[in-house]
Parts: sequence; C-alpha cells; structure tokens
Amino acid sequence: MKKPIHTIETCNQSIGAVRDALYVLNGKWKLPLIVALAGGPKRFKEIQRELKDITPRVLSKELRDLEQNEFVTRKVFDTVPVSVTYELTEYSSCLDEIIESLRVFGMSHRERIIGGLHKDPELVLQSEEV
Amino acid sequence: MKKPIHTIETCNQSIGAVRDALYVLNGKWKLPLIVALAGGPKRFKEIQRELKDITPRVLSKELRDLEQNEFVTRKVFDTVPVSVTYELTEYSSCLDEIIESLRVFGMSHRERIIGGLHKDPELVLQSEEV
DNA sequence: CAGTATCCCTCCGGATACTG
DNA sequence: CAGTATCCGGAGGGATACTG
Repeated sequence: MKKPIHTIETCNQSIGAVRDALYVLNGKWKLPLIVALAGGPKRFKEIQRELKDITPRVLSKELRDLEQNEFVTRKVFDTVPVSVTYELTEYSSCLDEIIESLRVFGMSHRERIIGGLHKDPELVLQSEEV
Repeated sequence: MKKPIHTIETCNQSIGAVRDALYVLNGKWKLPLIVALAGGPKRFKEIQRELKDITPRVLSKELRDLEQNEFVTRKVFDTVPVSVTYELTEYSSCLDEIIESLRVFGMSHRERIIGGLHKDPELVLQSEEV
C-alpha cells in the first residue's frame, strides 16, 4: 500500500502538516504574489499593477512576510531615484506544486460556476469579471 | 514547450485562478477540516475532537461553507438523540492534489524550521508542540 | 519610485453559555 | 449530542495622504 492515509495517526499528522503549511501561506495575497514574481524579478510598482487591487501598505507587509520566510529576496539598486526589485528564492520552488494545484482547481472551479453546474446560483468568484 | 508560464497573459491568468481558488478555500480551517473527513463520515463532536482547538461556532460555520461549495454533505439520522454526520462529496476529490502538496510542504517546512535551517530563529509553527 | 503613516472597519475566529 | 446565541478582541486589509 502506498498511502495509508486512513489510519488515525497518519490523518492527524496530515492535519498538522496542512495547518503548518497554511500558517505560512495564509492570507489573500501571498500565493498570488509569488505567482506574480514567477516570471522574474519585479519592482514594487510593477507588482502592484499586476495584482490590480492591492494597496502599497498591504503589499509592503506581504513582501516582508515572504522575505522573512525566505521565499523572496529584496534587492536595492543605487540609482536615482532608487529602484528595488523583488525576486523569488530557490527555496520558493518548493511551493510550485501547491500553486500549480491551486491554479488547476481555480480554473475548473470557475468553469463549474460559470457553467451553472453549482446548485447555488448565488455563488461568486473572487475575480468578478468573467 | 509544456508550460509557457512566463508569458504575461498566462501569468495573469494564473494569478486569477489562484485567487479564485483561495477565495473558496480561505481561512484557517477549511482544508484541515476536509483532511479530517478524508477517513470517512464523521459526527460533529468527532470532528471537533480531531481538530482539537476549534469551537462549535466556528466549526458549524465552516461546515456550512463547505456544504454550500459542495465539498461536504450533511446527513441527519433519526435517532434519539439525533445524530448527524458529515462526509466528503465526490467533487471534493478535486482538492486532493492541493491537500497533498500542502501536506508535503508543511512537513518539510517543519523539518526546516526545527532543524534550524532558517535564518530567523523567531520563526514559529502553527502547531506549537513538536 | 518605493514605500511609511494614519485612520478605520469588517469579520474571522475564540470564549462562554445556553437549547432542543 | 448537535448545534445556536451572545459577546468580544484582534488581525487582516482597505483608503488616503505623505516622505525621501
């Protein structure tokens, strides 16, 4: 047997592991932010544009969190005016599978709702525009 | 080429998809709750015990959310006193990969922190007891 | 440009008590 | 047992203005 996920112990371990993961990745912005940086280093303002409705205050805080968890590095360039870029670390690649699975689910979930496959017509998506 | 995730358009789509996914799965409890139900149907009190520190109020709300999104079904048995079970739907299996990847990351992240591989010694885990 | 400073408010989620 | 009622603190997160 490959995954005995039905034993009590294994299940409890899984809950703990998932909770640990969520603890680091919590909030509305961390994962989308990492996706935004997946294409290479970006500057503060660029990220803000890409994430559309994030405010500088929140973006700043999220970037610090990600930096502390070693998913992102901050680089300052001595230009006038100063320019700063953020870029993913090597370690951040351990999130790739999480992001990919979220992306796949997010897309099919959207299809499901738009296609009216859900019973509840009130159900809404995060990004309103279809 | 398999995944052209570096094009602007694809990247933006990815951000939207991830945001859609997070919108449905947000919060501290939804995914752990689904893991708790992975072993088969459970009753309210059983779930509460398994998740240790969730209050009935919050558990009730989370279960309703999951029900509305068709990840969980609620079944009432006409016993005395009444008993209720919650069980995963077929549709909920579309979350398997997300949960699995979170679990894998959560475990290795825990190792990384316990092993002192992180620079910041202040870093903490969700489930405090090691 | 790259943020910080303030202000503010929703709502997540916890504590406790109670009901059918 | 399976929840609901009430109360509540605090974090998450938005708006706006401002600084080096």
